[in-house]
Amino acid sequence: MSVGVQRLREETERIRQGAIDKGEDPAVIDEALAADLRRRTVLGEGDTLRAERNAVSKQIGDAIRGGAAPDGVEIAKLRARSSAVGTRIAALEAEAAEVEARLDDLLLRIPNPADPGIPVGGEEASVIVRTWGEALPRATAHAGALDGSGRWQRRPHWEIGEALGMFDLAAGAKVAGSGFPIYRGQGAALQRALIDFFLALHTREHGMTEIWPPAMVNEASARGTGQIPDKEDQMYVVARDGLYLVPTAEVPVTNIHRDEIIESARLPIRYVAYSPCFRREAGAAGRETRGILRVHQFDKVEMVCFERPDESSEALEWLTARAEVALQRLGIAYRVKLMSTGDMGFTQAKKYDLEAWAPGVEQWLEVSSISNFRDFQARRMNIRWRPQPGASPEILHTLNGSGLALPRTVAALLETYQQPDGSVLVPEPLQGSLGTERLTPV
RNA sequence: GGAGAGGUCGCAUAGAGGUCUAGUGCGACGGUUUGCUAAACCGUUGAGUUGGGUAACCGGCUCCGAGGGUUCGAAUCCCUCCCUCUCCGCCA
Repeated sequence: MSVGVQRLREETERIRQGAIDKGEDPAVIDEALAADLRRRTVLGEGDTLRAERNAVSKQIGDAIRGGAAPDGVEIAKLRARSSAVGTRIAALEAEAAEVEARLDDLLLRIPNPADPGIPVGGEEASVIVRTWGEALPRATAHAGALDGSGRWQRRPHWEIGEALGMFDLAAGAKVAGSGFPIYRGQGAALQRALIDFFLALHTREHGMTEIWPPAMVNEASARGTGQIPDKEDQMYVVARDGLYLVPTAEVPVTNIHRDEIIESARLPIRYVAYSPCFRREAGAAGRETRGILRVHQFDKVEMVCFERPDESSEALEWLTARAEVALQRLGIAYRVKLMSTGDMGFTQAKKYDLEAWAPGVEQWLEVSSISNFRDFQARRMNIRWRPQPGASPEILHTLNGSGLALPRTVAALLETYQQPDGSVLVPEPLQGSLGTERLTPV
């Protein structure tokens, strides 16, 4: 992920302000500009010398073909000259490599500026742009309450899951480790039903192409989406084979088109992919990690879009609405949060979070994050499109969004649909694959 | 995992140290001819980077899977790695 060096030259002040708004140090911008200047100087000198060497080598070839003795005096003089130029070329190439590496490193540390109009500030500056559904209270009046109080207290999802025999966290810890949940019985079936529902929704109704990606990627792919070097500690590594377990389907799916030029007629390309997601979550143990809300392995259906630059803003709204449809069909109340400059992260230009209401714990749980990267990610992966047949290729825009992540959706679903008698009603879209309208304690 | 073959301009193929500024065919695009279609003929045909110019445009350099090496000069020779195909072994 990086801003382009050309854009850095042309829009220096906007990029500088963007870095400041995101709370990053703008000093790297001036360093990068200096490195770029040096780089161009060195490249220019090197090119001139290479042109000279090419000319001399050509003279040698012409002379030999013209009958000159290959080991004669004339040829020897030309060889000596070319050789001397070669030495200077080697020195310039070494410097060019050094300065380009430095420039690349600096560019990587310049954040993607947020779109105009994004609220500036930290977490507190993010704004709720809309809410859908009724955020149920934890306690409601209920004549048949089990404790005879006349009030019914909704339970947190881990209690519901335990009563229904859906999770077996202890067994998961034994088999793999803490944070690797085992889903059992109705819990396992619910996972499968949700994955199928999301995929069917996004393919059949939203026209996306389904992808079933690898669960591991090579280093180039991990670099392409910026997991390396930005989030290297977040990934599980299979060092022996040089592979990384995917932290999200975004990584394998976006890399599908790495180093490609896509004809305009093929755009937009919109994929939806299920994958397991593996995250080390180093240092996250403790707060808010109870149950299945933050785990090392979870399941997610991810949407990935490749768009024409002039259509990506609209695509972000569309993509957000597609994720919202999933929650609406499940009847889960949620709110949409527009992330502020300081809240959205290094790589995004604009980002919405979808937060589902979980009445048992009385929390809004982040179940989806939908982002427009504009050309930031695509430049790193060298994904281009051709605006007109025969025209020069340009970097396209990428977006992605969860549609949705399972664990927190399950939590919100269980807490929303729990009944005073301990059972859980099944939302209509899942009834078919679960084969029941109600989950009952086991 | 073992043995062999191979990776060249969208596709197919030539290329074996200087004549490769990578040829040819197909495709695509433009044009001529044409009642329509087809065909024929002519022409064009990649990417990156950098310099000049307001610009259309013009020039330099780099790129023949990737990275090193030999050489005045590498698609071509040498080394390492990656990928694809065939056969064998193993296996859900």
